[in-house]
Amino acid sequence: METYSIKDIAKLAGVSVATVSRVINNKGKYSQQTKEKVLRIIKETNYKIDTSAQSLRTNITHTIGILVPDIENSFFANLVQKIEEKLFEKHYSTFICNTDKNEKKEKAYLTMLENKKVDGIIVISGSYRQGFTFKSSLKSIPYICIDRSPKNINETVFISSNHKQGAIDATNYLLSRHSIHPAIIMEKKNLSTSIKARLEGFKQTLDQRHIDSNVLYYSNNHSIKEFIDIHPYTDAFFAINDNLAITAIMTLKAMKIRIPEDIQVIGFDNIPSAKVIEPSLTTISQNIEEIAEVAVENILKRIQNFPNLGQQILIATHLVKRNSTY
Amino acid sequence: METYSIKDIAKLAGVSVATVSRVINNKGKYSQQTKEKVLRIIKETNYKIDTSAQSLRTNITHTIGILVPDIENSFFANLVQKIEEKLFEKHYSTFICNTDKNEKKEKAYLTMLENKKVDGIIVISGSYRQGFTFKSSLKSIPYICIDRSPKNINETVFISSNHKQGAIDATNYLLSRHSIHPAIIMEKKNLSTSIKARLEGFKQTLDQRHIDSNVLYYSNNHSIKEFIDIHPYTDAFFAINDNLAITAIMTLKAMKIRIPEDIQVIGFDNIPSAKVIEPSLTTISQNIEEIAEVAVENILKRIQNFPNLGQQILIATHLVKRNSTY
DNA sequence: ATGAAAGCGCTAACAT
DNA sequence: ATGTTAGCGCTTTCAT
Repeated sequence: METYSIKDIAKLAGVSVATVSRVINNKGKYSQQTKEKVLRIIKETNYKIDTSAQSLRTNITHTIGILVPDIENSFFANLVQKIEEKLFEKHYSTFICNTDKNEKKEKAYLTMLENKKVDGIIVISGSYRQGFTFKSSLKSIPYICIDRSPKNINETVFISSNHKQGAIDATNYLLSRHSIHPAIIMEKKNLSTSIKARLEGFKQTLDQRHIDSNVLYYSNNHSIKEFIDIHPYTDAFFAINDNLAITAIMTLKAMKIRIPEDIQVIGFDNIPSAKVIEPSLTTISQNIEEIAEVAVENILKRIQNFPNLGQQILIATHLVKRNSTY
Repeated sequence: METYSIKDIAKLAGVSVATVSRVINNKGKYSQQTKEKVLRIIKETNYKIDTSAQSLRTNITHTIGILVPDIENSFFANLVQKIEEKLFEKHYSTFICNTDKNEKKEKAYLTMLENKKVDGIIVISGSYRQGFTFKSSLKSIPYICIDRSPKNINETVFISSNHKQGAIDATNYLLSRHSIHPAIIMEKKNLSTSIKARLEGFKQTLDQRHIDSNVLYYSNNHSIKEFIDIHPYTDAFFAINDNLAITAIMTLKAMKIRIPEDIQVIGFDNIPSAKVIEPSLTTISQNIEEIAEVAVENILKRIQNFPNLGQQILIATHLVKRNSTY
């Protein structure tokens, strides 16, 4: 199969390349007749525009990069997928960059994104380095942040679930289900923007009610047993995410502790396994669809220089009641 | 921040653009001294090569497309992620194209991939249309197939788990665990290459032992109850994939049927939930790492016109024993 | 409404 | 070892 250039199309259609370009891009003036002729030839030849040439000329690639710290995480995976889907509908292609929480990889991806001249970047979470300096490298490429509070909000837009309110809802729910001594389970290392907000929501809720807030720093299953030995009155766990909730449930079951009778458990994220575990996991669900929608909308606004800088957009979560709580 | 072109670098380094290009691409001859000077300027200016221009000139994009039918499926998601990771290590970027089993989307993605002049395409599964004709559109772009038997093996490479052997292993395992009347669970619609191979492995194993092979076509949970009403002697299910296995386990438990005492269940794919469900699911695990490795290796060979056409590569599976079988 | 031509940033063939 | 230059396919300004 031969490969045609705009010159070939012009010749075959008996017009100039400028006219072909006008028709393709639906820009400038051309007669209906010319349009039909050109489009016919394009179809016949199966002509495909060369986006390298187009980008070289216009400096627009119609391509977006997504930086994601951990694509194995089902929340991130779903989010990225939804964003890609919505971007494709708007005729943008997407480079998905799984940084694996690895700074070196993140840098390599950023270089790649700059070389490929992506029109914009969506930065998702990532806490591995405090205040990672996008500024130096990304000054020229517009970007927005999801779940990562930017160093300088005035050069971007910040989008996130309302993690704090979600945690408040979770904690209040436990209390309304007669928990008197709830504890939170989290990992010591992972202190992303969103995790911090969840912790804050939990603590604040208990503070207001003058209840001690105990923190179980999970390292291995034994750390759960240990915690319960020290805090035997614990009657509920708010796990900072579903993976931790599931680990907790499995450990508690192995310890012959009944859920929810002895200890209730609530998670955060609503991952697929939450429905499958027994008892099924009560959890806080993030509105992935909405986050994706808002992210796409705002990165495109940034690209078009629409004045949306400095905005912080919080998306509501909702409680999914299942059987790990009363 | 200013943006520099190769011309600027040449001027700043006091050499010609050709020399800069040589240094950048580590091609041709240049003195150590020149190299150092050029690299220093590149670093100082934070110069980034313009891949649009490079691709326009060379017709090489260092970009690969992956066509995947359903990225929500955890097997596909992991596979795609591994492939992307390995490609990035080899300095290739990846466009992940989730076709959603939608022919129109697949076509749109293919057009995009051609416009963007990807160097190669990795086609994963997809059974939605028998013998989808890549030929017309992909004659020019090298591609390889994973889990989708190509119409013409002589223009590609076919890579897949050994699904048939996996199914044989699963079936034999059930029989070795004293199952006398195993049945297979599958969906009527989904007849991808790999699903067919699994079914074949199941049937062939039972045929050889002169055992009737019953097929439960799953449509909803009631179809499971119905099947058991009609085939009350069923003592084991081989589910064509883990999702179906998990659905079956949940339904059977709701029916107060004990697993594995009354009915054993074995799945295929080893998705994350398989560990979480109770009883945990015995399943056949695919070697995703290996498939990804082989896929990357072979698409790069195709791109370099290395003679690997017509090959069929089968990757071994392995049995993961858990508690849904004896 | 259409065409001619410059030029985006790069590579590679050719010259020195 | 280094420089000069044509040209990849496209868009866009300026003519007409």
